[in-house]
Amino acid sequence: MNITIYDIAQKCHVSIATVSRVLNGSSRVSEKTRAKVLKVMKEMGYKPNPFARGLGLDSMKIIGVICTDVADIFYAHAVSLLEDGLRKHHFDVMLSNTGSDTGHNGKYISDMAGKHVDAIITIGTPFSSESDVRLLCETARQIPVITINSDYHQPRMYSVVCNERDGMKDVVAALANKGCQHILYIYNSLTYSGRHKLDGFRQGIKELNLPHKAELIQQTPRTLTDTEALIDRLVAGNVDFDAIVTSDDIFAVGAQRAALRHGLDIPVIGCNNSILAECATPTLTSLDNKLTNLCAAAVNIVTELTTKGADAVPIRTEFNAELVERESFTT
Amino acid sequence: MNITIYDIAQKCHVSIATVSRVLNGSSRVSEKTRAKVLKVMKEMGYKPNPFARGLGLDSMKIIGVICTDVADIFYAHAVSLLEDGLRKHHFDVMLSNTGSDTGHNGKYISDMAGKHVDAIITIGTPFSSESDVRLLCETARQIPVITINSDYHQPRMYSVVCNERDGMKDVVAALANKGCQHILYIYNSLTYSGRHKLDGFRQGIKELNLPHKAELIQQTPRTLTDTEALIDRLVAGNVDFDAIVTSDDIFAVGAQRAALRHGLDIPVIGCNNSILAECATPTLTSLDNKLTNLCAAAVNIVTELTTKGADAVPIRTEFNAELVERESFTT
DNA sequence: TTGTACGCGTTATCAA
DNA sequence: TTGATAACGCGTACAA
Repeated sequence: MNITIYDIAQKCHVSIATVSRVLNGSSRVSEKTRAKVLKVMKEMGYKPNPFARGLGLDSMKIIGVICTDVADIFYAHAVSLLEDGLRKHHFDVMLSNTGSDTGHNGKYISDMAGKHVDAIITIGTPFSSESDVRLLCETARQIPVITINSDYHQPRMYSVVCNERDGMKDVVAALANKGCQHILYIYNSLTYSGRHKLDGFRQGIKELNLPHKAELIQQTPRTLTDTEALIDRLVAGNVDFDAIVTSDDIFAVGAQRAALRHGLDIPVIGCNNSILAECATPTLTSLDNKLTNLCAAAVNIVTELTTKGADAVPIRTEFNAELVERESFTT
Repeated sequence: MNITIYDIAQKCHVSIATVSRVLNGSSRVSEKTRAKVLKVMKEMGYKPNPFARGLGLDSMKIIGVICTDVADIFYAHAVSLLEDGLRKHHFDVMLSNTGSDTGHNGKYISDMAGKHVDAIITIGTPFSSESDVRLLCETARQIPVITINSDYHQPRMYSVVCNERDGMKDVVAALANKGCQHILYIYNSLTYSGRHKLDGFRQGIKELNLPHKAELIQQTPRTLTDTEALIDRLVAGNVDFDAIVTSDDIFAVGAQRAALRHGLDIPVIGCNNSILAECATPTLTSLDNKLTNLCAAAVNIVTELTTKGADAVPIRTEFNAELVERESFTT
């Protein structure tokens, strides 16, 4: 079996309480015994048992992170940023991949809650069905829930978002400013982020009095080939467009490639400013949703909740999006 | 506070032992009391405390997964596959991002071990310094360590690898078969995988009696711009090459783009068969290292270790690589 | 400054 | 088939 504080105490001729005290640094222990205990700990290779500690404190310094798919480059980046930030504050990360928002992802929430994580951070929109959302809100009553790019307006839920709606409006304005009239918008799903981007696009079109035809707003599966096929169909159907905006870089890659194949050398703008935008030829201009800021804010909330308390923490944190210009479009 | 088995026991007029028994299903309990206990559990919304359980069993069904960077598309994919597979077997995943192989990553190992994870899975080469490797091997004596694309040949360490060496030899052969003589190889670091690919490349060159010049093997930082700059320098320096092979798709993207800029329409082959290969124009042929198989095997090892026992589990599992052909090269 | 004793929620080992 | 009780390792009042 493992070394326990009892072993240390025995070897040091002190009580377990004393050992526990030097372990937690807090209470007052004579410098002499502290040194001795620390020395013996190191010698014996003592490691505190996290279960026992957790049992008393009801905390194991683990944060649950939930997203639909870490294999997706965007979520992967977010998880990476969160992990780095949390680790700096001595939190571990338990990862949960829901697969996709099936409407029956509640089990992931209760699993996490059952494991007694110290907080839950969701990225994107892993939960949208009524039952899932309800469960999430109930869970929030017991442990803090931080949502990145979602907002449920519930007690003990902390929302961190990027204002992609206004960002998208600016994109439309920038394109219009260059003379584009018929902007094609390609998206995949109506997540929180997806809805706001689409709203922003529509609003931009409206405010600038650009022609808005239904055929200029298209939905597509999340693959390159589907997106290319979509462009092929539109061209074949004589749908006119002089610019393309997409809700994710991946669609922009496919759309741009297909457009160029048809001789359409038009502005293309993606979203998320991922490595994919840099891999495309020409490189893609992309609307950056400031993931670094979002994740840093989420980490901040976690730490401040434990140090300061629930009231000292903002329930909503919002950042502006930023257009990162590359070859596919410059203002 | 939460509901405990004491509460359930009291309400059912039975002892906690009985409650514990129905909880674990194992021991014999009369159907009548079992039903009653289960009913009350549901009524009161009882959730077993994982810490207390962990304290007794010294296990919380958590697997530690360690890699250098989840933000990297390859590791992200691996983590995703592992998470999915492990969750199906009711394991949770604790993620640890070392950042890069600094030679001082031992703390991540002891952290994991200290958290009493049930096993550790490493992806790639997060540990290579002597001290880190020693620590990893020592840790393996206490908890199983499964290494994906690494091999330390130590007791209680289970290695799952892809034979990229032979895969790379085949790549060279395929290029030579098409008449390529001066193949440029671009890599980043000498991880386990990196070493084997480079070895395979060298061996392929040698066995086919192709000219091997030092300047045809180049190292580069892991960025697109650096890789493009590398090609620019080589071209400016009149280094002749008629094909490019790279240790990762990201380098292939940059190299191909730069080469095309210089009018060099030559075969380009990447590694890992990631989405990046599909985003490039032309799309990139890539050596797939069968990550899906590797991760499935790792998950298998974890589950079989607990069910069957250490001796029933293979200490080394090897898969073949596979060349996935796209526009940048076809055999 | 230090030590004693109890609680945390479960599992497991005895008896009954 | 059940029940009482001892671990499991740590934190912490309370006492000394």
